[in-house]
Amino acid sequence: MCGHEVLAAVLQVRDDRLHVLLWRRAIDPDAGAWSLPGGDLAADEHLGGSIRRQLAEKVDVRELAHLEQLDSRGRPERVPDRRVVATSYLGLVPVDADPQVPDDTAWHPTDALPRTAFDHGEIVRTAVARLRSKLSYTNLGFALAPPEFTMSELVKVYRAALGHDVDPTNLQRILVRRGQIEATGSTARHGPGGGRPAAIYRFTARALEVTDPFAVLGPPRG
Amino acid sequence: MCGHEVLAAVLQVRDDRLHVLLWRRAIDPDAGAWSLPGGDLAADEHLGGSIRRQLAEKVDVRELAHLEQLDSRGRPERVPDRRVVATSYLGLVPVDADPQVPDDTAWHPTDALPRTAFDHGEIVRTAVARLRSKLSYTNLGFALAPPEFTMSELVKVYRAALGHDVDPTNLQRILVRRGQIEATGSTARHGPGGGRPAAIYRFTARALEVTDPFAVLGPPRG
DNA sequence: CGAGGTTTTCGACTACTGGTCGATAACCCG
DNA sequence: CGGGTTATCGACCAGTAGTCGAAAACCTCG
Repeated sequence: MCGHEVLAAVLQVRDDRLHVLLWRRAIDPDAGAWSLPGGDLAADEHLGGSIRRQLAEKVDVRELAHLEQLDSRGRPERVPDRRVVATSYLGLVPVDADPQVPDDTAWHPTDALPRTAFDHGEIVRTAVARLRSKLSYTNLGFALAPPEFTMSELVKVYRAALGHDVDPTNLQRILVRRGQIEATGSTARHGPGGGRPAAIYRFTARALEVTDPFAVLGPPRG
Repeated sequence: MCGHEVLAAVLQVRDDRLHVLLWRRAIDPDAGAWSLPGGDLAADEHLGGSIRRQLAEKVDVRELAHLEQLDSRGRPERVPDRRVVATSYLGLVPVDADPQVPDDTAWHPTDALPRTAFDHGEIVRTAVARLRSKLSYTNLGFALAPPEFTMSELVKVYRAALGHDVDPTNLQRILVRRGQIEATGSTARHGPGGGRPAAIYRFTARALEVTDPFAVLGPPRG
């Protein structure tokens, strides 16, 4: 009667919009609906290892810049005809990667999801909310941005991920002050028409770092 | 081969220190070690319902002011002789409650845990970290404080929960400005020795509210 | 009843961070 | 070299938090 599955919402900015990787179910229940990649936990696996294994069938795992656990859902009726608890993950792929994906999978804009199987749509919304909040107080942008970028490129990534306008001046100042990004020293060339060449930046770290876990109600600094 | 259990780290400020409710294991494996209350998920339960049912055997659930999911752990070797995935919860009990607990359970200071069973110590540390960070950007204090309180009483609760000094002036200003607490209008009387009577406050809400999910990188306010 | 002690509360000051916007820099092309 | 374009910088403002001393409101004792 008991079962455990792992699912991942893998997000990537494509064409200036935030997308999620979905997989078209071929069999019932809910055949034809789009669902998250994942599957049953094997006997000797831990949760993180399992989701990596299952994702490897859909995406080159080396493209995954970040992976973290979201939550677990266990409503008995969340999947018909079967009792299964699901632990969901958030995965992030940088904007410059273009992973090979199987024929039955496709990227869908997160703001216009198709009909999804079971509670998978809810999981995608949870993933997007987690990403948006963490972009504000961590360096998680490294997992969406290419290795090197100009500020206007980065702004486009943040705009797509956050779903609202972002001011380049502000973004640059905030990320530099926090030490999240640094200038490489080189500049980018332009297409025809010109304009001042943009400075090229990179993220200083490629693993999650939290920005001073809330100065609010902080301990005395002295 | 598969199993699923739910566990809860129930926290309360007692005697100006943050405590967790632990239960002494009578049987192997790990007999004699202290472990978190919880147990196996039943066939027709969802996760939140299950942890409430299991907690009801240890604490009056009406004393629980807050309950939220922490994370899930599935390392195959986390419990010997048995493959079981655990979903952990954070529970909070207000400082003024004094729940009846069974003989085999006791409150332990979180900064001096006894030998704990399996990975339960790790779960407690995760719970404390979650509480501390949420105290800064949510109104979660409502779940630790009594229904009505003076600022000095509230400061003692925050000090114990956060593990560092808290300035009363600052705390009052921040919580009032955020609309988390309000003055009731009455004042508290003192013991011998006098002093100005303290204003009595209450929390304005008794459910979790997030303080403006990060103005940082926020959308244009105009 | 007033002086001194105690606790709480208020106000002023500072520092830092983020949002906004105009000015300037650096490039292209004709 | 002048005009168009894009990027960057600097200045200004607002909101929030940390700190600290002064004032308020009470008690008790002489």
